[in-house]
Amino acid sequence: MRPSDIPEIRALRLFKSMSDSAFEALIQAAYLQTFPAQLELIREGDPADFLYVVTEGRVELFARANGREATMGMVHPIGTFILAAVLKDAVYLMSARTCQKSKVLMIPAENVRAAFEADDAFARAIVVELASCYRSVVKEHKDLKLRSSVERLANRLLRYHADQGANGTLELPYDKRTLASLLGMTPENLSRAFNTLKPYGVQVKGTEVTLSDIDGLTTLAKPNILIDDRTS
Amino acid sequence: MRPSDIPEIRALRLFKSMSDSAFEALIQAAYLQTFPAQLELIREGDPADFLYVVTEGRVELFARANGREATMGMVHPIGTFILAAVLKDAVYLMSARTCQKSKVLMIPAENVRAAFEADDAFARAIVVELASCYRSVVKEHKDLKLRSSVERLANRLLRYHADQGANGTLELPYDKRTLASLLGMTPENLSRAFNTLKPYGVQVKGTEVTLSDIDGLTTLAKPNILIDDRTS
DNA sequence: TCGCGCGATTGATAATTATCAAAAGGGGGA
DNA sequence: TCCCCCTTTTGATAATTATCAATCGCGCGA
Repeated sequence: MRPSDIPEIRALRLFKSMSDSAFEALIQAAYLQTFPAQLELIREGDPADFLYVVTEGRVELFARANGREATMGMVHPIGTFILAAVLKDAVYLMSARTCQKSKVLMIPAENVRAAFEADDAFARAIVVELASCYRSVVKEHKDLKLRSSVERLANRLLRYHADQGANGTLELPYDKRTLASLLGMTPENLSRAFNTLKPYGVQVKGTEVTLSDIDGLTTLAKPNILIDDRTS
Repeated sequence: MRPSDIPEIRALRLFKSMSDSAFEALIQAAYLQTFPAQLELIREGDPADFLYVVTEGRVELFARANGREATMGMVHPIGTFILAAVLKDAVYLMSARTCQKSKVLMIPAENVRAAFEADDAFARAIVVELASCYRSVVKEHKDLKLRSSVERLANRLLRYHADQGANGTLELPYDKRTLASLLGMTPENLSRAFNTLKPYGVQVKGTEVTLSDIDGLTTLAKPNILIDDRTS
């Protein structure tokens, strides 16, 4: 693996506080691989063989049932996924595929569990990480259960807007089909939801969005810190 | 607190492996209280002051936004709730209220965090617990995103049926209004969903349900181990 | 530069789910 | 035992969301 990647991984909340020796052992056992776009990295139902760390590119977590498919989340560099399955030595609940060409570090699950047993600091870091993941899913669940699709979109736009500097414009981080699935709606519905938001100053051109009436949009969206805030 | 409750709490996965001294310290700091039905124990947005353990009765976790309310989960004896917020020293994401007269052990959050720092076995037990909670919410999220309301009901009935001995009958564990909210629908819709399931051998009388065509119902429900199995 | 292909949009319609109102049914207390 | 209250159910209708089909439009490659 490229040595320059290591410090960034080491700096992750998950690995920051663990001992050098334990971290070394993890990295030594790991594989760094580059995958093309649209490659299925893991499939739900398979045993959790690896913990994944995305170092470049983008990975989509999704799930299938009946004939339907739903995007469950997106993983950006530098981020990990599928930690809970690895720790429980269980099967994956979600599938994952690359959205674009991506570089991924794969740490064998048994090494992760060994480090978890051996290194107390790592075990504690995992707790913090898992607690965060848990709260994120709870927020997504509330989003889905308590809001209409237009409200979900409005709040998502406000979130991206804030993330990107709150200067009145934002760029959609994913294509619209993926965004739709992430928001729990069809692409057609997303398109219509954008139209619904036009009177609230939302202009879309490709992946560029301009917000000319933040107050109006906010009134409609009624953002809620207990759903939309990603930091707590 | 009643001494006879202690062994059961001690036997919880969360507390089983921790040291006697750390467990003692937790219990000593804790309050055991009995609450009447329909009492709001915690409110989302409030700082997490206590970890809760339900020892008798039943507690509903729910969330509010806009004017809507959704049941997020039910906690039965002996079960804990709101662990992630306590560990992160964050605000609660969910509210909780008693469904019936309930006995609840309240462990001050700072004691939990102290035990987490001091006791490695406890820290590891927390990891397992959190990983399980996380996977449960992911499953609920998949349930909501990938299934229609009738499918959700059908699968829920099959689950209760299996839990209760799979003898062709089951008892709904909650009133229908609560069940509806748990399944992400209105009470009216739940009533109609039961009617939709009549041709599949589902007979409802109050909280008693008989299933006379398990195969047919299963064909409709298409249960999925990655959504419906509570043990993995 | 010119199509070609694919994602996105629009239109028409259907299915699902929610809302509002009213009636029915059942259990507990007087 | 009867009545009242509250949950549930039913009915009518509206809103939301999905589906299917067709068109649009933009970027890429020949």
